[in-house]
Amino acid sequence: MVAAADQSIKKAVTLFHALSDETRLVLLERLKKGEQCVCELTDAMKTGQSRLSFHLKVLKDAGLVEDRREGRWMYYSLNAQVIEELEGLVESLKDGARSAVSLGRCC
Amino acid sequence: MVAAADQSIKKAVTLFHALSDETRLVLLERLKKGEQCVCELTDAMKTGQSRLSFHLKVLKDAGLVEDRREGRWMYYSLNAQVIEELEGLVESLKDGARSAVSLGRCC
DNA sequence: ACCTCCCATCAATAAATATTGATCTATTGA
DNA sequence: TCAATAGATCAATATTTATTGATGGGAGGT
Repeated sequence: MVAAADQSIKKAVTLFHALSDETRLVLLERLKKGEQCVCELTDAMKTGQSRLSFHLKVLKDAGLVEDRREGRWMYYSLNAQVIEELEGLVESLKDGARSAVSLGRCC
Repeated sequence: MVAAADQSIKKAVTLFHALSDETRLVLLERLKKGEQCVCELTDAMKTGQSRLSFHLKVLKDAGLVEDRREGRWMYYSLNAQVIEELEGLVESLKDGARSAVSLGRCC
């Protein structure tokens, strides 16, 4: 049995990892302008098709984007809900309710 | 000459990368309780000393934590300011001002 | 000065990720 | 059905990251 906190930390790792790459951040930046076809992205980013496909998959696996087929085209868009979750994660990094400072000797 | 946007994207990559590891997230979680000595962290996390030192360095290089020497001990603490920046970054991922949807044929 | 403790850094290795080109699948149009 | 197009996936390789154990350096204590 796996603790809930453990699950959530793994999800956080996945999300942050997806965001820790320049190509993927540029992709997200472009998707802010709205849903886009892979071919548009390929043109714009001037990079190999399989490379782009790989990075889109990383984003999709993390839940940051969603895809939709229309004829022969694939359209990708941001998943706003997951970005909300992300905000929550970052929020939780802050030193919340603050507890006792580590006074006294340690070791 | 490097564009400002380029600089900021690299900083984002560094931050997200620092966050994309379970050990490091656990460290940050512990530091939320306040400044702590490396030795306390080592005890608590039951892991090799050099491994912990490595991960603390990644966090420090990203600016997420700060260190302070006191006698033979090193104390680490969260850098709240960088966490604010991080919030800004996540915020900027959202589809903000919304612009035109990609209507029409692409390729 | 010498010893011990705390911790950073290094070097070697292991493990995980990314890139590239090739191949495979689904869809459309002829 | 056949050819063409969009894009995913695969296999091989290159590149990055992480882990481990060893070494080194600064602070105290004696």
